[in-house]
Amino acid sequence: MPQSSSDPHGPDAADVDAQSAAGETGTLGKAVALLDLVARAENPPRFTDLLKLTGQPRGSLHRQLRHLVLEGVIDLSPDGVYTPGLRLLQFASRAWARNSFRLVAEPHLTRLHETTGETVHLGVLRDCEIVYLDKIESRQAVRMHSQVGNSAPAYCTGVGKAALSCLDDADLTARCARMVFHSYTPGTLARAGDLMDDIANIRARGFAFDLEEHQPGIRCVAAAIHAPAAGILGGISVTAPAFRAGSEQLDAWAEPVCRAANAIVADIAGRLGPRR
Amino acid sequence: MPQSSSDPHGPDAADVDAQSAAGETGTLGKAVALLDLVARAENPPRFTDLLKLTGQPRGSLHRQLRHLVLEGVIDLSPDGVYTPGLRLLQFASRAWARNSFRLVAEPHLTRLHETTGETVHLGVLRDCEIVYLDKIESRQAVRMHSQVGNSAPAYCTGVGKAALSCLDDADLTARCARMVFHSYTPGTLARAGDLMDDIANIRARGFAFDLEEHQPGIRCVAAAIHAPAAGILGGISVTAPAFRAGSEQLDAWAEPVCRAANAIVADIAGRLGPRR
DNA sequence: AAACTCGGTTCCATATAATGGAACAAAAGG
DNA sequence: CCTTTTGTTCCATTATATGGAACCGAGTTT
Repeated sequence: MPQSSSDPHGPDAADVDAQSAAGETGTLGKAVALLDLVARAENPPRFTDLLKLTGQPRGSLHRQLRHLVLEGVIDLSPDGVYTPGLRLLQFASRAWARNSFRLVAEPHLTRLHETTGETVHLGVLRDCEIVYLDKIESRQAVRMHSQVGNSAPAYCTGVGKAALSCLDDADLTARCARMVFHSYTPGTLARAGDLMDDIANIRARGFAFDLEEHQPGIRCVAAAIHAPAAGILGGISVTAPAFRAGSEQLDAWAEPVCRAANAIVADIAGRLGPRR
Repeated sequence: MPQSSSDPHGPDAADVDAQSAAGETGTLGKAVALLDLVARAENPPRFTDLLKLTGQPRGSLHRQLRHLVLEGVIDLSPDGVYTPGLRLLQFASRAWARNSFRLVAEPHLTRLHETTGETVHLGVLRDCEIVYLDKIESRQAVRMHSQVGNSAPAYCTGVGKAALSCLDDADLTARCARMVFHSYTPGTLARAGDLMDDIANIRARGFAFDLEEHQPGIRCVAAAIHAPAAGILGGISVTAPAFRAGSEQLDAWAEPVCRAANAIVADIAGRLGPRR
């Protein structure tokens, strides 16, 4: 369900707005803001581009970049363009491998994949977008590495909406206010009001749909995974092309999806008690 | 060929030594050193653990961690343990998707995989270890996401040794001095002298072997990819279980591997000229 | 050629942000 | 209840980041 990073689906790259907390994080904040800028840029920026984008004085920017490059977090090509560095891959690789949420969810995802025969996703909510932590797909003819770590707006994905539905209203409205809506498809819920309505339904029935709201021809059923005591809020989904995912079929999948989600929550609770 | 992150093959987690440049990167340097510590830790550390590991005063450490957590680069579980944050996954996902080296190499990897029918790796050298950028495998029954971004010591992998062989002697010996050797298997070249000898051979014949030097039962042929003008030094390899990779077979694979490597270098050169 | 721009790098006095010791708070445990 | 361990907050001191300006090299223009 996450878009393959190659296909352009919007006017430009600004998929989701820069989400740097901007709360006082001092020097570090500027550094990661810079990294974020470099990582989000459609085509690798050079010094002057960043100069314009950040609006910082030359000296400061130059030193910051130099430090980031020295740390291997950003790479500087000999032709003067900045690209995200390899060190990030190493960090992320470890982060992924050790992520306990993913680890406990894994067997359940496999089982869910076996019972439904369709693609299964695991995602977590991060502010207003969901980050995909895992994916199980049968015929993985196409490359799929790219999917893990990919993020998509919460308001137009099944797991995103399912996760949002767990928030209390104050938090929910606060996040909605921070969202920048974009109509990826005709079905996208592109207004906060529509989203809130859908979330009311999701709360009522206990699971969420994505009816071609992010990618045309792609539908899914999703259930939230909420374990506040463990600081986990995310979800899982079963995704399929529309012709294979009629409303009856989606309804049929809802039950195993919810069952898997509940099982994962239970497992998390089980591993939280005897922690250490 | 890269170890699946779960299996313990050494006494402990300290696979490769912390490689923070430690050259003056000021505040940022400490931040990523901290991140590195958190990412490398076998089991998620808590505040006091990090206090001991870093030796920093409580106040400073606490503030640094708070900043990192605020930026989403480190997560703080409600039970007080620090884990690498999701933001890293997002960064890495973008880094991977946009990496131009990987993009130009991709078709060649696919072709090489088709001609040999075995697993193909793409890696780049980063100081003394190689980071895997891509992998093409036929029957990917087991999970493989984890492989991308994984790193392994350069001295005991095919692509690692191939890449090392491109360095001039001064640089090479400097890096050797920085390596911490560890005998993963009986075949591991665990002394700098042995490594240098092998590298001499690699230089002579133009490609490298890994004869079960990192993982028992796994062999590979590798060729370097060196494009100094583009700042790229890495390699590709064909990997197979030992019973399928006799010395004749490895020799036979060497030619297509080298051809693919050369083709990639040519492609890189092609895209470097008309840059912008 | 000299004069000009443009992209990038270096320098240095100043102000700001990180430092770290110590006090404070809150659990664990004896 | 008192002690120990673990985590958080405060604040004067100091080191560090800042940013304006000068500098450099390479292309362009006159």
